Amino acid sequence: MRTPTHSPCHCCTEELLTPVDPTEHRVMEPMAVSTSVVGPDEFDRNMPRICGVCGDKATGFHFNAMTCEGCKGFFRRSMKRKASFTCPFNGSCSITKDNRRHCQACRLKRCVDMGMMKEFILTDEEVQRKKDLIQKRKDGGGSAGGPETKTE
Amino acid sequence: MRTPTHSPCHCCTEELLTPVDPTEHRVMEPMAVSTSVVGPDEFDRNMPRICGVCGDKATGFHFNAMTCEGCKGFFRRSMKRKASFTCPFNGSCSITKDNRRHCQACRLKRCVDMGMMKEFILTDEEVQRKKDLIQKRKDGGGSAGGPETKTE
DNA sequence: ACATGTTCAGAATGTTCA
DNA sequence: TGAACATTCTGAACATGT
Ligand SMILES: [Zn+2]
Ligand SMILES: [Zn+2]
Ligand SMILES: [Zn+2]
Ligand SMILES: [Zn+2]
Repeated sequence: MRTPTHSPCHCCTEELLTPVDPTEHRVMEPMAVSTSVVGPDEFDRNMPRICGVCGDKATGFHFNAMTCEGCKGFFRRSMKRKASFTCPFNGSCSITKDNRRHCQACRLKRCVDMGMMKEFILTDEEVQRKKDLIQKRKDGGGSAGGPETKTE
Repeated sequence: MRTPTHSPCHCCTEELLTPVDPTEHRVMEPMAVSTSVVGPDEFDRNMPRICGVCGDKATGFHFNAMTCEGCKGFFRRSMKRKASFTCPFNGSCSITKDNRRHCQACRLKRCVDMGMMKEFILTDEEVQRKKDLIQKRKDGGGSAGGPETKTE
């Protein structure tokens, strides 16, 4: 067992990804599935479609964690504007589908703890560049010829 | 520019590569697979079917390196559109089957380091020429007079 | 059998708007 | 805020010539 000294990527975490805070986050236990040794791959495959942050129904991996659409959007918005929240309570709110909107501070912390990484959010530059490419492709999109994706 | 620092996810830790010259890409020793009858010829057959880029199951040599289908496609697509990626971390992500989609920059770098060569990718012209040949072979195969029907 | 290319459903970004 | 949507990227499966 390793000591999670950092936010674990779902990919790097072998057996972990169990919530960093084993307190009472009954989230996604590796499910001690069977007696057979379950490799990291098996783990992914068996990843329950449950948001690791709030417990809502997850729609897939978002920024490296299995989350719902709500937490996905919340994480992107918060990180992009470098939001800094303060917990109105004692900083240890347990996040659920119903109360997730009540404490942004703990929700965001939970996002990070579950392994969501802000580095996977496209920067404004990257987004802009993509839009430019789309535009260029639509304008000069003369089909065959020179599919030059040159953006230099 | 992004912030150079990042959450120390171990995906991003430095890792020594195993540079491979295009001429001697078969250096990956299968480590004396078994003590049984393993002749020098058996070497090829027992070539570890492991992607040199991400460690996934390899399907053979692709553009000069033993890789998986994923890295094969990734390399072709990236090179064909002359993609230019930027690592959101420090540029030394270690690529694995599970995290390979997370950093295109380091994945592509690794492809090149492992010896994949863009020169082996057929150009659009070459591909077109091949298709033409196939067509011609189909059309002119039997009796002439067949209309240029583009069946696909 | 091997290594090219092609296909296309699904994954994972961002965006919209009630 | 988040469900629905638009777009690109990914890779397993497949087709083809050598
Ligand atoms: Zn959630
Ligand atoms: Zn709180
Ligand atoms: Zn690979
Ligand atoms: Zn990287």
